[in-house]
Amino acid sequence: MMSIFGRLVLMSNDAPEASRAVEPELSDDISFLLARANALSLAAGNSALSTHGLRVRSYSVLALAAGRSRTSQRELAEFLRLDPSQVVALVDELQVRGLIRREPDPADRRANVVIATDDGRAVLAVAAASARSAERALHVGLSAAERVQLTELLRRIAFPGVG
Amino acid sequence: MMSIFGRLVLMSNDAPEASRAVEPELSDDISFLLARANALSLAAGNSALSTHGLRVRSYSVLALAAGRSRTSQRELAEFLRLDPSQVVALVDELQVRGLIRREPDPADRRANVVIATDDGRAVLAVAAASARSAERALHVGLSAAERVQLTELLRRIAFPGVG
DNA sequence: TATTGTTATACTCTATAACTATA
DNA sequence: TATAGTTATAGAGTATAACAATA
Repeated sequence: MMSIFGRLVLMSNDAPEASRAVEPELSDDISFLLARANALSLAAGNSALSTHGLRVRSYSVLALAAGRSRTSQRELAEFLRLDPSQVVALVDELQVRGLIRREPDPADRRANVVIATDDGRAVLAVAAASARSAERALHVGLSAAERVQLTELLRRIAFPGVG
Repeated sequence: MMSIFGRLVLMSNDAPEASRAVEPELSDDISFLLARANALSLAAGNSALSTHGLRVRSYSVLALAAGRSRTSQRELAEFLRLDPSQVVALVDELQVRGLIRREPDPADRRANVVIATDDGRAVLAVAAASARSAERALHVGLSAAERVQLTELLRRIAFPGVG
């Protein structure tokens, strides 16, 4: 019997219309493909980053803290689509390890700006190399042009209203 | 001060190379964009499906059970990237509600083929409409051609080695 | 010996509500 | 009155290991 994976190929492009109209096909869903691609990406990313004592989420916080935007915890939460309370725990952990520090925002004493330390930047630099090579493995089947294309399309879904 | 979101636009395409080389930029990461896009997609999907007493994962199982592939629990797990033990719980739940049934595979008595009941197909039909409209809202900014393009690119990441 | 489904368990992630200090 | 950060808690998702039935 043909497996469910085998059917993927048939359905992708040139299957006769009649065979697609019978029932909703999951494998045509952008949402489903997004979920599966993300699951693979997350697993590969966590695996690659574990060497450096990081996971995808802590790596993301560290990377943003190393940026030039003087990002507050609130902005971090919004950008990473995390609840502010989750950011507290992530920032705590990275701060204990001396990779980032909280700096009160002079303009708004409620807010903490999160900034990478020199140690943090050093860890980030090597971790980023691992992360990139894991990412490369993920879309090794895509050409450079296709990667750019995918990045742009994803950005418009991930950040609607920007650009 | 420019927010981290504001910087997104600048970095997307034509930022001078010098400003990108300073540190790794999260917003250029396919992995990060995948995670954020998926988070939005998952939230929208779960919200849309909750009306029908489903979530994205149970909907996925139901949709595959309604397909013509006579899919085993093992195949379900592989396709949805879930552990077989998680599939047990999802199938249990849908079976209790009478939406699917387990049918022993005559060819391999270890395996259960999961099949949607008529009730299950009816629920799926209306739930699918909700799911599709939630998905549409997600990529409303994309043209039809871009949606096809994105689907194809995602498929190659989500199912490496197929096609 | 290996695989399918199952049970059990622990850990991570997600979602909510409430509190404090500032605005 | 609203917002930034924090604490606490519960529910959903993820990862592993072990076991019975069958291959």
